[in-house]
Amino acid sequence: MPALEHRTDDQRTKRSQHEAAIFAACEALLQEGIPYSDLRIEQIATRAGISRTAFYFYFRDKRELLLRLTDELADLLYKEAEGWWAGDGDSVAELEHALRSVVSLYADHGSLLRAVVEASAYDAQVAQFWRELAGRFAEATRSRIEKEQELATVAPEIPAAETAFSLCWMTERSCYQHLVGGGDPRDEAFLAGLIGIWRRAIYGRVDQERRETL
Amino acid sequence: MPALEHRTDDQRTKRSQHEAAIFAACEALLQEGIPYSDLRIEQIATRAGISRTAFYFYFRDKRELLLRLTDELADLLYKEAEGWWAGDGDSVAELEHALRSVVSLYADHGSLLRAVVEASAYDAQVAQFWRELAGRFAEATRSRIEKEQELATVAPEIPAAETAFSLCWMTERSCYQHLVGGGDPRDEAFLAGLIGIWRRAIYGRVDQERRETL
DNA sequence: ACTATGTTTGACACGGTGTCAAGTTCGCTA
DNA sequence: TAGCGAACTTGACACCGTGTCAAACATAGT
Repeated sequence: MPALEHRTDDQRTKRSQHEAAIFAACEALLQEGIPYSDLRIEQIATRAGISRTAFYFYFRDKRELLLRLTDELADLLYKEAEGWWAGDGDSVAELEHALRSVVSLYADHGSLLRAVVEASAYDAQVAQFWRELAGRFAEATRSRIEKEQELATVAPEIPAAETAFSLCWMTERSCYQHLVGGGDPRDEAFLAGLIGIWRRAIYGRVDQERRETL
Repeated sequence: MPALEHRTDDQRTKRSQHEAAIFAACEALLQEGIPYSDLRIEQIATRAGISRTAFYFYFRDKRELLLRLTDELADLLYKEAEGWWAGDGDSVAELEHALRSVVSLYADHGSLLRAVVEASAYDAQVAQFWRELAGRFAEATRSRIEKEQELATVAPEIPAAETAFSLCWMTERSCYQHLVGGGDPRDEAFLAGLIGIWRRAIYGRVDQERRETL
């Protein structure tokens, strides 16, 4: 009697092998510098060794491919940064380490992240996905700031949520622009700039205080 | 004898009137929340009261329309910010004023700037235009920082170019994200966050110095 | 041998773009 | 006032990429 599930293990692995081939093809094409928006389904399929029509057996469309390609990476990104947020040792050293991890991951997966950032500009679903990811970073940053404000290692007048928001988007955007501008994101000067801003924005004080509103 | 220039003043103004109508139509549609990438030439033309074909008499394509629509605004943006860079009075107050101007302009022309930012993600020409504009801001910021480092009002170990780069992109990205996230860019809390980061990043010092590399 | 599944090929409709030719309107000028 | 010429319209076209479909084929499992 034919069951609902006729697939053998072999077929299952074949399916995931093909998916993997599509993933690889897409990443390879992106790494070759082809902008995501210029990528044609046909190109991806051909590179993966299947027909264009077959592509649609595995993915609804280009967006789904990108999203699935990215969300493993998203976990990675997020986990890498937990050191600082969760830590309770030397704040500045932890912050620096967390930023290095994030930027390093950005460097390793630059072409993929570039694709997401670009797609998020005109695809509402990708935008939401990306904003949620950034939001998790901002939220974690906010709570870390607030925690340290209670410990009085961070000045109480700093608006935690807004500061976290802007710092996170700064990091995203700076990495992206530095990358597309041809720079290596592991560039120490670039990193030093970023780290310095985070450090002073959170732990810094301005000597000549002029306005209490800030 | 027919000269090369047969156009009367009337025709000239008619032409620019039509161009203006196209400009207005495009802005109106963007303001209604239609993403730039979803805008169809037909929509713009219809709204401007001309046929789709006629659109091409005035603009090569959508990109040219966007670019011309933006570069008046670009001048405005840039001029607004000169206060801080050129000034030599109270640095912090000038900085705050400059940021307020820029953010205010962003608020006034949010839908247009949103379109540029979005288009710059998948259109190389728009991207270049936008990066150049941001580059001018970063460059001006860098030279201001260096000037103040000579005057010893800014710490010498701060990397001027890199810091300026990240701060400028932070401002761009934060305004954009705050805007599309539904926030009013004139929101004081948001502004305070931004201004605070700039202020501490440039004029701030961290009490507990740990590493000279930063 | 038979069957279900995965895959290919080739075709199709759709939607938006940019271009073109032919025709219309209207103001200027001779 | 006849007619020229520019601006503009209508309608058609080729092009390209997308997503879907039907029919044929391959192949492994039973």
